[in-house]
Amino acid sequence: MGVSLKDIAERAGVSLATVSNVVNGYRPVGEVTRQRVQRAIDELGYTPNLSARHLRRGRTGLIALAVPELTNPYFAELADVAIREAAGLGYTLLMENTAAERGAELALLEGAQRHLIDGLILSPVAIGREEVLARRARMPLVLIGEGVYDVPYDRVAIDNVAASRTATAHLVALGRRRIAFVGAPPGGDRQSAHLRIRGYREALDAAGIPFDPGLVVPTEQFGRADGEHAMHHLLSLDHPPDAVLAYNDLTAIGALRTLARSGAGVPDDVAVAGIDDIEEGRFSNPTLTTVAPDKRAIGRSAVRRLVSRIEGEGGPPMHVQPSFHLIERESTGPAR
Amino acid sequence: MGVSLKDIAERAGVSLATVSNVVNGYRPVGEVTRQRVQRAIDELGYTPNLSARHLRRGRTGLIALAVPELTNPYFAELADVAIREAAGLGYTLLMENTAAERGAELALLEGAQRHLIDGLILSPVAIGREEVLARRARMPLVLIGEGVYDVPYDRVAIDNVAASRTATAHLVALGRRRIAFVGAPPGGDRQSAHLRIRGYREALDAAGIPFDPGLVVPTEQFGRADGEHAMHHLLSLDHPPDAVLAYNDLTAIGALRTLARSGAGVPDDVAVAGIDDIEEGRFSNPTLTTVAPDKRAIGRSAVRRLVSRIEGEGGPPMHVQPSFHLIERESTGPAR
DNA sequence: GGCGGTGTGTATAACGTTATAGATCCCCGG
DNA sequence: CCGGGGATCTATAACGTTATACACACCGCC
Repeated sequence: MGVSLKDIAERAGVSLATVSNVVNGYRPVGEVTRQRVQRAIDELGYTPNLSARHLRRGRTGLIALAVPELTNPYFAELADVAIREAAGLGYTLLMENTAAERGAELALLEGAQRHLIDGLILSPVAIGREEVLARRARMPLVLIGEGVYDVPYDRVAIDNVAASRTATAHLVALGRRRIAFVGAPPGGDRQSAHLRIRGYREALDAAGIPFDPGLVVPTEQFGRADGEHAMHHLLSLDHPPDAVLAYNDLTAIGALRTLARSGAGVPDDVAVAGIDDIEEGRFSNPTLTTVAPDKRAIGRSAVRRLVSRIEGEGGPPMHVQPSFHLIERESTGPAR
Repeated sequence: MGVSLKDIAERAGVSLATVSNVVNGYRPVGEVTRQRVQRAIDELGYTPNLSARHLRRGRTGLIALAVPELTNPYFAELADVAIREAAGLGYTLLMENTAAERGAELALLEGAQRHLIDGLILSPVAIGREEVLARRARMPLVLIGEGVYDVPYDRVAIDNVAASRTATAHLVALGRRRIAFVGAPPGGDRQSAHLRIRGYREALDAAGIPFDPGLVVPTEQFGRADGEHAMHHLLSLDHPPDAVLAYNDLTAIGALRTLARSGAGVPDDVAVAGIDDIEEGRFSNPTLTTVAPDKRAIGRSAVRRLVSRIEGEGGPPMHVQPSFHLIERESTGPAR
């Protein structure tokens, strides 16, 4: 098989322990031996066997990032950041797909991969506060997003209420009065959807616009097709909206699609805004106004918090709240 | 730490070896002992330590899928399929980002992760046939896409020439005569771009349309922004094209963006087609005509080929060629 | 009654690494 | 000249698993 420590030790004429010390500097090694060992390593092309190292150390060097959908560009972009950050800290990041299923989220929470990973970053959407509080596994856990709040774990999430309020206020400032919200959860889960609806209502209240429950459209999921169907429904109303805030960019893009097909003008007839700032929205027709969370900060903070905990950091749970900012594009832009 | 085989053995009053045999059925175990052991396992909640197992077996149960961009929806969709397939076969799939960099591709090829993974699925774009032929690592390797051909490794790829020919022929059938190709490689690498250009030329030849090199636009990368810029260039020509075939859906979507901003009608003034069938193209405005490779087949075959090789399958390298089909949408649809 | 076979269980040596507890040498102060 | 340290280096016991070799019983069969 591969080259092992023993081969290096024999070649360099030193003990196993010395080679190990050269490799990971646990204890100092004399300059001459260090060089001899290093040369042997280079010549034989040695790389440590990770399974053995992990068995011995009790750690694997792997962390997982579990998201509800791999094909959602938001998570793909987040994963991209997280993978790089993890690599920089000497860890390898594993993508895990929960498919927004309760069972999958619970299983991960309780250590389904316990012997494979040292820690878990989870974006919970199907489980709630109680399930997380009832967790028995001890593996470090970092939560991202506002799916679950007020639990004793590190958490990284933007202020969804504020983000949504900002987007809604922008629509209000454009003079819109019948503002719909697309992407309410059907059952009652998806905490983040509730928060975004709250921000939406706060902005309406602040502007003195009465809340119309008929303008809040539940969706099964939060993809493009869901936005498409929801928009269809809104256009069929007696008094269709003059603006739409979508749960995320994907549903917003679905809504844009329906509007285009129906011949409605965007933003003239209906203004549309999303949340997430996925690249797709910079190239859609029309381009999509959105609230951009600081994805770099989210991905990096989540990985850093997790690695800190894995490496023994104690202390109370921390809540990191990255910033966000509104990006105005054509979908709410001045009428052309 | 966790519960180990030894704990189970003590609890059930049997030897280590017997517990191991119950767990992974290497040798038969009597019915009564089996049940006693099983009960101990359930009660203590034992799960095998993977590091130890892998150290002993010489395998990790991990495979990697290395792609040039994680945020390209085509690869995200492919990864989604591959992860599921791998899980079904008892493997865990690790995503690796080469960023289309030669160094990263070479490093993986030569076993950068050799102790972490049992095999590699690589989508090569920056390296060529020579580099792959010169490979010295022995870890099983499966190539996807037509970046590299005629090498002694299993390969899974659609027929890019035929796919491109089909798309071009469709544009020809619509009566278009000045058909541009967006997304030629600048330097000369990206073998698959060359193949797609070849298919494009074949279709032109078959229709008796002279090839105009001025209509083939090189791009730095193959993202939305590249398509956007290339289209900008094409519109500035004295005789702009009446149709565009893009290297992939992303560049096509970038082209659509420029066309929309410039006020050109799609498909009336310019018809647009891509290759990949990413979901985004089903919701763009207008929706995007594309060639859809059988992504399920690609992802599944690649994982299966790799796992077969890991598990000792011999024999000559195989070339799997999944099917594709044209999907006509608005971007080439009949004039409205 | 001895012999091979089969069905079950056990003991134990690896796999490659790291951390602990020595071992060895040399230098220095008393 | 001896005791005491650094400074290096070594020997070795784990980590938890699996595969090999072995032990033992029991069976049927010439």
